[in-house]
This record gives sequence, structure tokens and C-alpha cells, in this order.
Amino acid sequence: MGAWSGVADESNVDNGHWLDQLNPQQREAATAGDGPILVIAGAGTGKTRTLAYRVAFLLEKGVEPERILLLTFTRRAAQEMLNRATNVTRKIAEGRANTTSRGLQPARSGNRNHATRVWGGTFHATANRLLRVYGDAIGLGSNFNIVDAGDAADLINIVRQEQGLTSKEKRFPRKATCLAIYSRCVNSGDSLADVLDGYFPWCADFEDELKALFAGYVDAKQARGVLDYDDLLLFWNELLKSKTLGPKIGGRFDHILVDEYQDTNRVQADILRAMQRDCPNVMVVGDDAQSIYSFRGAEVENILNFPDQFPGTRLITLEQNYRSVQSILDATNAVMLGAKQRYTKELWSNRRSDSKPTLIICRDEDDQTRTIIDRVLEHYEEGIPLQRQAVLFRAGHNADQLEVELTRRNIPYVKYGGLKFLEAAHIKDIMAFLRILENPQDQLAWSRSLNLLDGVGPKTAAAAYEHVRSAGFNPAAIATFSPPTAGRASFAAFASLVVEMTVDGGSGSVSDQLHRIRKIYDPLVEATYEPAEPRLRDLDQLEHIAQRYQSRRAFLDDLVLDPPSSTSDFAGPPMRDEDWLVLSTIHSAKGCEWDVVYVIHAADGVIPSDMATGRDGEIDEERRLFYVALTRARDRLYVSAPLRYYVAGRPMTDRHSYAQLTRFITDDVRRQFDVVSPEPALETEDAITDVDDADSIRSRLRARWD
DNA sequence: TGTAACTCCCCTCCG
DNA sequence: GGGAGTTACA
Repeated sequence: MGAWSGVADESNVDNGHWLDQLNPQQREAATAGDGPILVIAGAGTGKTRTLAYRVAFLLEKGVEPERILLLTFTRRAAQEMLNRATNVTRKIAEGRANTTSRGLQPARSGNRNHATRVWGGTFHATANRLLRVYGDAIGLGSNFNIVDAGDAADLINIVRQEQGLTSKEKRFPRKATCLAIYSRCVNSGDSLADVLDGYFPWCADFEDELKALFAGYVDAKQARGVLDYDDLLLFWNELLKSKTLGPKIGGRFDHILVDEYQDTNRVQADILRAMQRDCPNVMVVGDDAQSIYSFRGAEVENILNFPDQFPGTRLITLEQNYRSVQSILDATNAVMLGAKQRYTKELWSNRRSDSKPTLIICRDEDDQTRTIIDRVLEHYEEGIPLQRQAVLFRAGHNADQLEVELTRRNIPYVKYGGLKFLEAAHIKDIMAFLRILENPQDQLAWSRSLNLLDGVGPKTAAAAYEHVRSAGFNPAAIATFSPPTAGRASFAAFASLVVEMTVDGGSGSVSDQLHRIRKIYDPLVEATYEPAEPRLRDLDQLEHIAQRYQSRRAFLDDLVLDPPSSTSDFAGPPMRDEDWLVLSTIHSAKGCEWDVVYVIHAADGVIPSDMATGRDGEIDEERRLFYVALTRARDRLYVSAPLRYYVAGRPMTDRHSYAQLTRFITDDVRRQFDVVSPEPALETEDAITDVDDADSIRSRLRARWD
């Protein structure tokens, strides 16, 4: 996406010693010796830069790249750091070449892409990589399919129906809720009763049923040869418990670096501790004030208690902010002052500014949309490209109206977060076809594909799966299944394609395979969706990204583990040199920065979300989220809130409701902003001293009549 | 057994 | 506005 922290490139490392590019604390972190290290890095303090230099330092020291494991929150973050590390090592090598006699090759000249051999990625992606290697050893096999949250919820639903858990007197929790409960249990290690009590009190009546459901879900995953996201971590953790495999896996590495440690959960911390037995050099980096993923089971205690859990920890704190002007930091520091749990860091910057950030109070959402777009265009006219400006919001749909208006005005934008490309039905359908070929046990994939065919519903799909199963999971057996009803034409076409592709499945590139599937799938799309055109274009794009992959397995795994976060991630060359505005959820903006940032919908109920007011600590997390949003800004920061929302109801009864500015902007915080309001006359003013007070005015007015 | 049409309820953030 | 559950009909 837009700009990553510390956009400054590493191009000038050859002026003086390369480590001179870092401040003393950063340098201490980058060059620290062995043992556990905790780096507390406030927003914008050069964390990415420090990690990149750390990697470069280790490589320079002679550590083999494949013996370094870099765990990050997204794969994009890992790539960014490794690219920068590569730049640093290249500059060092060039510098060395210049100081040695001409004609000599620089040291390690064959290792230009050294850093690309570092193990880098998310916990989940790393787990996948390890399980593909060691899965056979524990009977997991290496051809498991990974299911995303939607598929996992569907599978839970199947089990639920099998178990007859369709109570009528009181509604059973929805499938997504069931999955969320399950996930929280396994990620936190807490008992079902505690999780229900603490987070899902309205589901407490179903404890026994849920217990049975989850047991059935675990069995169902096993029977179908699939792992969900949580399984990846759980299985990795289990591998490490083995007396033989554990040391092997940990022993693969000499150094483990973990970014965004404040957003790891208990299983991830367990994994790290287990890895550390055989790889003592662990460095974690994070910021307790930016912990925003507890909804996913993240525990900020992991970073707070790191020194206890890893004895001998060296603590390094980065406090100088290189990103924002001081006036923005004044505002963000003020926001954090209100946190129940006080954080110790107070960020400071050398970057001065003569203007405060701006708080824009808007009449309603229309007003907000217009105002934001106007400001964006003003800054654009001043010479700040759209890509260096970002609009941030709490939830994906908060940007709906803005998107409509940007489209109407022909202003290009990309949106990150919110609904994923991959979650669209037509994408999942066609991916299901590939999943069948890769792992014929995957019942979800079969039923998804089969249900598309005319005259095939759940029953027929289940019978067909059973047929394939009894044939030893040979996918080609589908050809000998005869569907009971009409519509045999499309079934026959489907079956013969499966047979064809089973026979020569390995041959042909992934995008070729997709292309062949589309011959029967496109007509189905055209028949199913009214404007089919945009969906077909999505499939074109899918085919386009598939070109980057050598293997079907890698393609499937990547799309689940590292889904394209916006449609522009695979936009073709035409977009390349255009400019576009960035729209992003605050969560997806983590780690990024822009010259100008607009935080919209800063109204109570949105920030903090009205869904997050239940528990202690949830409000604090919303505050941190707001803090993360504000600290993305380098030069200019706008916060806006509509005071009125239209509630789209039935025709003729459209009403509006009134909103309040987010509670995180207290009077103290507000003083750090310039306030723009549509109705300044209605603003309440603090005590004014340059006119008489009301009493003296009244007595003077009265005096005329004396 | 599959499908279309109708109802009701609830809606977040992500790997 | 869309998922999930129900009903009527082919």
C-alpha cells in the first residue's frame, strides 16, 4: 500500500560508516549481541529501518540468510524489510569495492539477493512452510488444504446440522460466531466456559452443544484433510513439543526476529518460547500502545511480560519519532493520556510545524464526504500526490459513500481492508475447483463446485462426494457417478473436465488450468449473476495473478494466507504510473504512513465502535486504534465527524440520528486541534475576557432606564 | 430433491 | 443490504 514507515531509502549508507544512519538506540538494537532482546518502538520511531539494519548486520557478520527467521504481521511487511536489508548490504558491498583496488570483486558479490533467502513471513505462512516439510512425519500428510474463515464457518455449519443443533426456542449462535468462540478458545488456551462468560455471554446457554460441536468440527477437519488458520499455529506448536522434531526445527535458525509483537496471541508466544530453546537469539519489536488485535486473541501481556518469560532480556526503547511534526504528536500524546492503562512513552520529534491538526465537524455524512474530497484536492494542487494522502476509517463500509463520490468525480483510489477479493463467491467457486484437484478429500471444495451445476443441490453433492470417497478419493471417479435429476449436460462437462485435469493435472501452468476451468465456469457465472461482466473481469484478474505461480499448491496457499488486500494489488501495468488516493481501514494502515491523513467518522459508536463497549479494556483498545490512526500522519492530520447520520429506512420514513464526536477527543485533546465547524455560531466558547460578562452588560443596559 | 420467493435479524477489525 | 431459515411449488 502507500508508504511504509521511514520511506527514506537506504541510498546514502556509503557516506561514512553505514551504521551512522541510525540513532544510538536504533544502532544498539541493530547490532545487539546474542540472547533475548525486547525493542519497544513507539509509532514512527524507525522500527522497520532498525529491523532491516539488524538483518543486514547479521548477514554482514556472516550469519547464513536461511538461518534467520523474520516473523511479521503481513508478508508485505517482511518483503519491505528484506528489500531494505538487501539495499543496505548492497551499498556496503559497493563501499567495500570502492576502497579496495580496482578490478577486485566486492565481497559477497554473488550474494546480491542474500536477504531474499531469509525466512520471512507471517506466523501462519511460516507454519505452513514448516508443516509441508514435517507434516508427513506426524501423519498430517503434506497435501492438506488450508481453509479460510468463511470455509471454516461453513464446515462448522455442516457439523451443526449433522448434530441436529437447530434449536428453535432460542436461536443457536450463527456459524461465524461459533467459529469466533472456537478460535478464541484455542488461541487463548482458556476454557470454553471462561470464553463464553467473558466474551460471548449471550451464548452461555449453549455451552454443552458448543463443546460437542467443536469436537465434531475437529473430526470433520481431519476427515477432509483441511487445516484452518488456527490449526497452522497449533500444529506448529505441537511439532515443537516433539523431542526429535522440536530441536530440528528450532535448530534450523540462529536468529529469530518478530515484528509487531504486541499483536501476538498466546499460541504464538508459546511457539516463540519453544523455538527459543534451540535458537536463543530472539529479538521482538513492538509497541504496547499500538496493540489493536485483541479481537483476534492477541495479548498485549506478551510484550509486557517478555522480560519475565525470556530471562536475561535486554530492553531497548526507541522514542524519537521521525515521522510526524510535533503538533501532531502533541495531539496523539494527549489522546493516550486518557488511557486507563498509562503508557510510558512520550513521543517527541525534531520536526516543527506552525499549524495544528484540524478537527472538522460536519453537518452530516454528505458534508464530510465533500469536505474531505475538497481538502484532498487542495493538497493535491499544492503538489502532494494522491498516493501520499490517505483516508482512514474504522470499518470497511464507513467508506462506502466516499467511494461512490470519488467514482462519480473520477478520482482514482484503492481501498485496503474490508471485504476481500477472495471472499467473493465467484472467486471462491473457481478456487474450489483447484482445491479438488489438489486434495480430493476436501468435501467443502466438492460441494461448492457441484452446487453450481444445474439440478445439483446439497443431497446430490453429498452423494457424489460419497461416490468419490468410496473410490479411494480418486477424483476421476466423478465420471462414473450418475446424478439423479436433469441437468446432466453441465454435470457431464464438469466430470469430464475433472477427469482430464486429473490425468494431466500437473502439466500446464496454474493460469492455464484456470483458463480451462473457465470454459465451463464462465457460462455458469453469466447465468447466475445479473451484471456478470464485473465478475468475469475479476476472474481475468485471478488468472493474471496465477501467472506468477509455478505450482497450484503455492497459489492456493498464498491466496488463503496472504490474500490480495485490495483489487489494485494485482492491477495490471496500465495503473502503474497513475496516481491514486489511499482508502484504508485503520487496522490495515498499521505500519504505514502518509504525508496527509484524514481520519473520518470519528464519532462515538464508530470510534469507539458501539460493538466494543461491553468489556473492560475494549474501550482502551479502541483508543489505541484511534491513536494508531492519528500517528500515521507525517505533516497534516485531519479528523472529521458528522454530527448527523441518515438512517436509511423504508421509503418515506428516512430519518436521521444524531451523533457525538468521539469521546477520545476530550477538551484537552481538542485544544491541540484547530476546529472547523459548519455552524460556528453554535459553538460554545470557553470563558471570554475581552467583553464584559453578562451581568455587567445587563446592568449597563438597564442603566439607560434609570 | 432443487429452487425461487419470502421472512427476520443483524451488521467490525484480519491471517 | 445480505445471510439464514422457512415455505410453496416444480
